[in-house]
Amino acid sequence: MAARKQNSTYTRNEISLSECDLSYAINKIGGRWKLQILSMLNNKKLRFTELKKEFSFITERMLSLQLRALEQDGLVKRTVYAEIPPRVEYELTEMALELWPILNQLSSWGGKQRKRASL
Amino acid sequence: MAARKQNSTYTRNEISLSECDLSYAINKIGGRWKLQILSMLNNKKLRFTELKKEFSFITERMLSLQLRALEQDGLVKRTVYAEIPPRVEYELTEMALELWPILNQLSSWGGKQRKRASL
DNA sequence: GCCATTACTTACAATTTTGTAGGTACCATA
DNA sequence: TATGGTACCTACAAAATTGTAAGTAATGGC
Repeated sequence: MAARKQNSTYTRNEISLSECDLSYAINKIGGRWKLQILSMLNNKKLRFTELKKEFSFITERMLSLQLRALEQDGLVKRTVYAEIPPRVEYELTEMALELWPILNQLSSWGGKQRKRASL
Repeated sequence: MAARKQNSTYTRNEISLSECDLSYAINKIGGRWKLQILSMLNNKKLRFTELKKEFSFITERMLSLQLRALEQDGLVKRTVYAEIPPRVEYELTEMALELWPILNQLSSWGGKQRKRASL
């Protein structure tokens, strides 16, 4: 999130994120791996290393960045246990749980279209 | 969509798009300006220039690219009239119309979270 | 012939996103 | 003293996305 040229369309896009509830929502879940991470955390807490194992194809850096973004967006809760070696657990928030019924609908829409497309 | 290194995580991401209905759906609507364009086309046909006027902040190039993507994804129908100067009209497809109820829910989820966030 | 209009496309440059490789801190155990 | 485990972070590089400016084709009107 570095400084950015004023009035670039990147900035304009951010403005629309702050003005449009829909863009705002899509932005929260539209990241590269966010949905997969959210899916993985559905129903269970997981530690960083456990997530890393599940997503062997995501780099640590990206996993970390995406988790941080999800945390900032209030979709994931991060709990740090003051132990050595460290232990950190990730779990979904209320907000993320409320999202699931909608995502399920979106998913079945996607499935329907996917079938159509493959004909 | 140029050639790409095999087995990069970009490729992996594309694989997940082809395997997960939800990612597939989000991918179709998650582009930079796609939702705004879809919103604008809700209830009416519009010509390229009309869209351009509405989105004075999107460059012609991006508008063109996004429309093309939406067309390929089957969300927008493009009709060309063989006239001079040319006339091209864009409108939503059935598939896009089916999406609206879901997007409305997502939108109100977004609105709710946005309020929470601003407290 | 020259200009205007429409709906684009193209080459090139800037910006953002993602990947790679290495490093950090802490303490327990060998 | 050296090694291992956890949960990261950092600098630098590659790749993808977006922006900028200019150009194209066809034809009607001046």
